[in-house]
Amino acid sequence: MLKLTKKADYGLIALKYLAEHPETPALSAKDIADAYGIPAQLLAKILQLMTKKGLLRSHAGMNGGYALAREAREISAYEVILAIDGPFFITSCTKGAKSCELTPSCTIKEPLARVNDTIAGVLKSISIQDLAEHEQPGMPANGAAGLVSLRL
Amino acid sequence: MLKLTKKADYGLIALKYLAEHPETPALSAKDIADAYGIPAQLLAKILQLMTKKGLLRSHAGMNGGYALAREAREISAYEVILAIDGPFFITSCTKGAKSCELTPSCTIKEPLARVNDTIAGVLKSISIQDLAEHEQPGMPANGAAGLVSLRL
DNA sequence: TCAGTATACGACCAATTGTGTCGGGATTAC
DNA sequence: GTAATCCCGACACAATTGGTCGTATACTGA
Repeated sequence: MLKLTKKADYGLIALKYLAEHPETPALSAKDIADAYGIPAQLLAKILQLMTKKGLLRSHAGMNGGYALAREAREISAYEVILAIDGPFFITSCTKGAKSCELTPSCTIKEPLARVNDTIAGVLKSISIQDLAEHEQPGMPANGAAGLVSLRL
Repeated sequence: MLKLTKKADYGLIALKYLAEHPETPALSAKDIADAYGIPAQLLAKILQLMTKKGLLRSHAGMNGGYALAREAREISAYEVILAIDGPFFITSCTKGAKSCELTPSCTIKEPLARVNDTIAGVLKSISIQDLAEHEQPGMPANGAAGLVSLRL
């Protein structure tokens, strides 16, 4: 239904939280989980995943925890989602090996692949920094949020 | 994982097929299902759904079937997805009534709501006509597919 | 009017995926 | 050496999705 999983949400929240606390050398999974009421063990797995993908640096032992591997500005939402949920394709029938074998006529996926790229581009343009900054509730509630021009 | 459901895929495929056969007064669910190897009864339900939402016109009886309620150019992919999968929100915690009660600090969803709007805008800009037209495999495989400018 | 074709719709089951838990093991600081 | 912490695989539960079945209803044409 075209929505992020909770895991991806949690991952973004956690990174945002880390971005907001640059002074601390490391925050434990439990710290972050408690701050948001997220199941600690689940968040731990998510953080481990992001560590393995190079988005975080981890440190075991007392006073250990996680810290951003790069600057918040240098980590995109796309990378986070990719790390947690794996590569996404808007079409069910993805490209590559065994795609639409049963339906060789799935001609729909070619134009949608471009939509897919567009969405990926948008997500790539959003950094953790962006998430962390947008605290102010200002934003004059304009309906015209985000101007998009898609060239088919 | 940010992908369309098969139902939405089927719906788009069916509409595209109808758009490609404007001469026929109506095509039955079975006709379309057979053409693509889609489970007929499932497709029937999807077509019924789209009929109820006003995207299709149905006609029972012999030589009955479905036809586009509007011109292919006037039906957007967004409407189709909306009709089949319901309203989508990229964030798990949607706005409105009972959103992030447990985690009042889900500050992440506000910036992502804009991403959501952007994606919706892209989907709104794609019409069934667009899907039907892109048959030619030309498309010089340029990586720079779709230029997006997102204003946060 | 009657048979055949088709949509309409609700209930149901099967498969997949998402969410969360448990338990044991490996590192590190004090 | 002990407590805190990351690491990781396996598992259970819940939700969603995908698909089927049966039946009712509507329309056409002979």
